[in-house]
Amino acid sequence: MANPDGNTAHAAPVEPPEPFAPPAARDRRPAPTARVGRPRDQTRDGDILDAARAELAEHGYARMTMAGVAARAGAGKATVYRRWPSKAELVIDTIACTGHGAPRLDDVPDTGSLRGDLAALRGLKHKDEGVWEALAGIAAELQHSPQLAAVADERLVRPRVAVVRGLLARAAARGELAPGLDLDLIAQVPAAMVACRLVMGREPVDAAFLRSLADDVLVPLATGCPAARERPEDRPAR
Amino acid sequence: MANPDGNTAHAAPVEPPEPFAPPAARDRRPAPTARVGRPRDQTRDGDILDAARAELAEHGYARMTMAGVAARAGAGKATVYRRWPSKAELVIDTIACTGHGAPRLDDVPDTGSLRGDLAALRGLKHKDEGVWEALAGIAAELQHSPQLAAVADERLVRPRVAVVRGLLARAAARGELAPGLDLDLIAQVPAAMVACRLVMGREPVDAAFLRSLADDVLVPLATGCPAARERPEDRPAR
Amino acid sequence: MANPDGNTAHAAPVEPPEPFAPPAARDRRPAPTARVGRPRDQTRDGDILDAARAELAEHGYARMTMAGVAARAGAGKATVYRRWPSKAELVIDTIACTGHGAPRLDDVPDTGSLRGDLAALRGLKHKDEGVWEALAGIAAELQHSPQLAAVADERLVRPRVAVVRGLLARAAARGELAPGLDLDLIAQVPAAMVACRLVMGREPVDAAFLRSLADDVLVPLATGCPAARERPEDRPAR
Amino acid sequence: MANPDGNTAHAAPVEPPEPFAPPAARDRRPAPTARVGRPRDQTRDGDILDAARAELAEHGYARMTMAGVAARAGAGKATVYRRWPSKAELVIDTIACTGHGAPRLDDVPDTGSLRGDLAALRGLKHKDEGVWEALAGIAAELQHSPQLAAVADERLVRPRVAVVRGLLARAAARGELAPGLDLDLIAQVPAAMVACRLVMGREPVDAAFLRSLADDVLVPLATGCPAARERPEDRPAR
DNA sequence: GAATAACCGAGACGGTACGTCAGGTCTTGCT
DNA sequence: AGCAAGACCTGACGTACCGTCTCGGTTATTC
Repeated sequence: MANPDGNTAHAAPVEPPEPFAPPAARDRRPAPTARVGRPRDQTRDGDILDAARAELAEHGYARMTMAGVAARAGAGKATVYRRWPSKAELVIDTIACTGHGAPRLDDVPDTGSLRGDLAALRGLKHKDEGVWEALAGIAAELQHSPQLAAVADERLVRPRVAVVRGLLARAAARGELAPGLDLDLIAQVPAAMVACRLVMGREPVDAAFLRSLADDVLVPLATGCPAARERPEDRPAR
Repeated sequence: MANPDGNTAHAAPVEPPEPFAPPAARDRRPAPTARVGRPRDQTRDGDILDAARAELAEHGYARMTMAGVAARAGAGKATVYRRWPSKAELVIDTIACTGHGAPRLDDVPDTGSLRGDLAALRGLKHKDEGVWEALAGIAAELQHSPQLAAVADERLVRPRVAVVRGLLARAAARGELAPGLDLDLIAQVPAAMVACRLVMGREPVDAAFLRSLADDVLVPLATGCPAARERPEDRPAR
Repeated sequence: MANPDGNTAHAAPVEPPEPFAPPAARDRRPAPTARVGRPRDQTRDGDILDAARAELAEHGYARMTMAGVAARAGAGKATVYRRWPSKAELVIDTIACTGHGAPRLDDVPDTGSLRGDLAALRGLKHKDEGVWEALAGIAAELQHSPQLAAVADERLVRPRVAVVRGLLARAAARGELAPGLDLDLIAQVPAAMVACRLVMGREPVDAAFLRSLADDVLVPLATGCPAARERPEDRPAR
Repeated sequence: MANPDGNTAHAAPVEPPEPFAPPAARDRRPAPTARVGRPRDQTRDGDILDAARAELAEHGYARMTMAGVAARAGAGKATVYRRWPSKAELVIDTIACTGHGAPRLDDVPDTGSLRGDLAALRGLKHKDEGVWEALAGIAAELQHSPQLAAVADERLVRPRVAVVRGLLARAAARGELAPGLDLDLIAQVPAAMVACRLVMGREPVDAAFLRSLADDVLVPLATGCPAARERPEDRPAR
């Protein structure tokens, strides 16, 4: 998947040694060996990603075209393909570099409770718009390309799951959690729920849903008892 | 989205209010107007949908071709396009008519416990092959077609969620469940987890995963305590 | 090429035993055997031919469609194909039946000289418009279908050549002709010249051309000396 | 009709005033504007035209397919359509570039008599294979495309007529010809006869026919007396 | 007069070519 | 050697037409 030369944009997709590593901004190694010839114009990467983001938002994955991205970026198609080997991977990186990437565990203050931590996470306002939509766009490709699936998992899914996993680890350290839980599995639940709802597009993924996801699913699941509600009135009437 | 004439294959796809409605065989109104000329060969619809389903499962949405569907159905492309105006709409109906294999609540014996019921559900061997793969294939289109999303939700997702929801209702009647849970939300968890794992294609959706999903996620979440294990050794060592 | 039943429109393409037979109006034998069942509606033939003629004039051979002919005739495609086995053959008969067919030798008065007879022939105003254009339309098919070529030759070319051949025979009887000529070959010259000019469409086939064809080609060729000009001024200045 | 850009393949196909102009190699103007980007691969033009010529001769216009042409040329359909906007226009240029085989007047030795010159012309073995077949193939299109007709006339018909016209001029200089003949018209006779016979496909265009055309039509017509036969026995018995 | 058989208009059917368009690669001339 | 431009091949798309087949209904001949 990576370019033959090591100069690719996501040559080492992130590979966090520790599971809670930051989402790893795309590394721009200035080239392992001093290459001859004209060096790459690093500014083109950003231009292309910006163009890709715009085209993606405007047309969606299926109707976005590489020629359109290149034209909007004022680049040639070869310049795009020199950096990303396929449309799917360009989209992955486009999304991975959206906003400031997935939230980092360090950014979530320790509120003293899992429920509080999750609320703090929700407050981070990481710009996830488009992440799951893009994943939906390339979903069909994932079936047939394990490499692409690996990259998508690495850059889109894993960082977001990892944050939740980290909060669960914090809670475990606090002794909040019920014993014998499969925290790795549990940590995947919120991402899966959000992704499915976004892909189906039938119900909004709004603050109420996210809170419900935390308070009605994750906290009860992890702690073994329904989340203590500070304000009973924020419990949605059903 | 539907066929131009009112003879659409999924004339009323979205409105079954009761969640356990049958998969709704495609209604074949005997023609609203007395048509002249050679009538449509109704058997071609089924042949084409079968072919489309097979091609979809085999190649995914992007790589499935209309010519391939027509050839597999022994039909001409015109016969396909006479019924569905585009590839996306053919897939809509293909999805809409898939799901006969969705398990029905009545098929799940009441074992006396949620955990047992879930195990029984897993044993039903419902014909889910290709359902989630098909969903992945059209995921990109869901963004731009509310109709497609509605049909996919109705035919693929909702019936499967509904069965779990029914088992949760049974458990609630037994008094197994912790109070104050959002059962509608909880019931979505397994489908979301399965769908995501299938789409990513990185880890298998095997019996062990499904059991873990039931015993390590759904039962603890619903009952407030980890599932009692009959055989401790089937608890995966972690 | 003919229909299996003898009821076809051009079942016995004409087969003039004597070479100067009339162009043979399409024979409508009332059926060799007394057939049971509903007889063909003979009026449909004329309607279809009229429609075909109109469509041919309007769109040309390539863009004329059988469905369009049938629709204009108020007939079904099957009714057309029951009478003519292909588009090409329908066009052949359409042309063969245009106007009152090719001129007949009997219609050309004996003026006492070949030159005069040819002038009389030109004055007959047979409606040949479209004959050679139609032949051009099916020219490509002729390459690959000897049967079609036979029909076209029989119904379109031969009758017109035969008239000239008849006039040459008259002239021979008068003793006008030079000895030792291949009259069958010579009789083909005018048709070939007209056909080529019409097909190429670059120069008009007008009265001047036809007169020049007779006076500057056929008469000199057949009689061995340039045609005596009654009016020298009608000799085109070149 | 020409390519949208001025880089057309037959930019000036019609204007050679002198009738014996060379077949006019397709002019390749080095591009009117300094184009950026990858330049057209000029070798593809020739490959495609060769393939088109072969397909045209093999299948005729109607059965020749653009996909077949592209495949035979080892090109993509887009490459063909980038150069010619339609099948008809590709055939126009194919015809325009065919005719290298047309004999030139200079190639016909002066034998001292019209009859001898015509025999020498027949012996030239010019590469006419496919020329008249191609003309037949596109005959239907000629009706609707003056450009196509112009090109076909210019490239296929006119050069061949011109050679005969040149031989007639030689004969006139020798004093062989009867006075007052329309040589331009007479020169068209052989081409018309050959074309018609080839299109009808009913009788072969063989050496005997060509000789008969010269000796029984053209020579008597031009000289006013039947061709003197060296060997009386080669006069066909009739 | 009823049965029969072929007709009729309408249009769906399988097939095939058309002309368009996108993805991903390669080739120019320039920097 | 990178870069912008764009030509290249591949292959799917959706449309149109041909010639065949099938429907429900009609109409003359035959028993």
